[in-house]
Amino acid sequence: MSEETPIIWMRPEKPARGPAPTYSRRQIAATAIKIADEDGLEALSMRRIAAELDTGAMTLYRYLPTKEDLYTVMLDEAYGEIEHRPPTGDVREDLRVLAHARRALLLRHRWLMAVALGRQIFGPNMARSNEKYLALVDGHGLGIDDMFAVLALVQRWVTGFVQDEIAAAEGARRSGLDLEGWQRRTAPYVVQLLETGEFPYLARVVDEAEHRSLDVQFEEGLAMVLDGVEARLKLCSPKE
Amino acid sequence: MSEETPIIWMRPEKPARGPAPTYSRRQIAATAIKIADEDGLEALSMRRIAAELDTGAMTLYRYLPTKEDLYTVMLDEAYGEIEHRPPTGDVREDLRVLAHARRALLLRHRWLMAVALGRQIFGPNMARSNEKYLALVDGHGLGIDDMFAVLALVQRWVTGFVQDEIAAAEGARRSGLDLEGWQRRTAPYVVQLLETGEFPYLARVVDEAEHRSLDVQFEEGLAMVLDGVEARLKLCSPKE
DNA sequence: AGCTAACCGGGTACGATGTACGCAACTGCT
DNA sequence: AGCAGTTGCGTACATCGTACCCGGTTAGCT
Repeated sequence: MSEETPIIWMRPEKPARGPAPTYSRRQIAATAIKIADEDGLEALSMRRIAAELDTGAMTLYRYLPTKEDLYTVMLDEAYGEIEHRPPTGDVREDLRVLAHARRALLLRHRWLMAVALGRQIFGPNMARSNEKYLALVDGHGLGIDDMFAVLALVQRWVTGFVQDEIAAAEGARRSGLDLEGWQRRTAPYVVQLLETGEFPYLARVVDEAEHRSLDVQFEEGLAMVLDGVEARLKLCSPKE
Repeated sequence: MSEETPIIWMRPEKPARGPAPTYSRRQIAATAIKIADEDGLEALSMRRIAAELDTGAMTLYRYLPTKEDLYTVMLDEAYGEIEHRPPTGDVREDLRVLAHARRALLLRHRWLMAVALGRQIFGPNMARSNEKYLALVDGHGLGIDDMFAVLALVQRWVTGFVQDEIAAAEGARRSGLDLEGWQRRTAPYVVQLLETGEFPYLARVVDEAEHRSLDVQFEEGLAMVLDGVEARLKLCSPKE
């Protein structure tokens, strides 16, 4: 009943009484991020972090009561890396830059989307980012709800794009294969599908696809998204 | 070297020689889906599935060599639930219906997005779905790459929307709290943020937000997405 | 008909994980 | 000076995926 632990961000970093802490939440988060970046999310264990910091696993629990809290601080720490530019007045261009920054972040920390999923992130860094994001779409006649909707549209599309972008590579990595070996494993199945003749579009993909670079695909998809955004903006400011 | 196991879909269901199998991949997948639907992804273990089927855990490995393969068949089985309508010619409406069907699927199986992330799904059901999806956007002058881009735009946005839609509820469920208890835990932190005065937009959210229903938000966001799609379609078919 | 290879169900066991609990050492407050 | 609150951290436990093994079943070959 009375045992409800407060959210991680409300726990004081410095103790009132005892010896000074040797580590810090941010330091632990940074170590965890390094491990996840280098060896993948499945390599991230409390013991591994502790080993990296040359201490015992249970030490970490003085800073983060559960692994769930570790994820929380990792997320916020990573989101803190996004650099923000002040709004230029050109919403379309500002959102385009934001989209590219987000894609770079998600590619730099490939574990990020998996950890972010199903969690709502509202640490200090994320809260600060939110302010900067909203500033980009403010002043164009949109209410706060629509401002959110517009930003969410862009962010969600970027997230989805990067998910697809890294899905194959991640599948290969998880199974311990290189990309070539992984494709060698899946190719026969695709052939088998094609031979049934029931997948005409799949066949078209195989021999019509232009294999545009991911950068090009990103830019083109983003253009579509921003067209949707601009359509919405024009609805709210018919002037000029 | 020679030990590369083929992809799960290429393994024959019926054995050539031995006794007839008691279970089947689809049956195991269905059981797993039931568990994940009811008790969440973290309750899904091989032992739990086996118990549900009244057998030993190791029996499952005759059907699915790893848990990774379990995820694969679960995904495909779930995607098989999507019902498809033939294209009506009204792309916008067809995509709207598709978006609603996808949202319903993701809400019915809240584990689906977590499992789908970082895996590319190409089981038989998904391959069939793909054909139906592509048919919806075919015949409007788009090349196969652009057809994919348009579909991906819609699907990604829906996925992102539902992720946000269930994030709070999932956070509460994982921590074993009800939604009210969970909000009681987070509220003080939001208050603390507001008191710093550094989050003017957050303040606006708190006292200006209209609290539109999720259904309304979905429809409005989707409208924006489809505006982007229509802009692209018009580029390719200037006639009519 | 009998043999054998291939396959089944499933028990035991192992290494890894998150973390509850406890204990000695240290430090600020009274 | 002494106590209360804190630190780092070792031990221990339940749970997980799954490697390995075994005895029974069956299809095809001789």
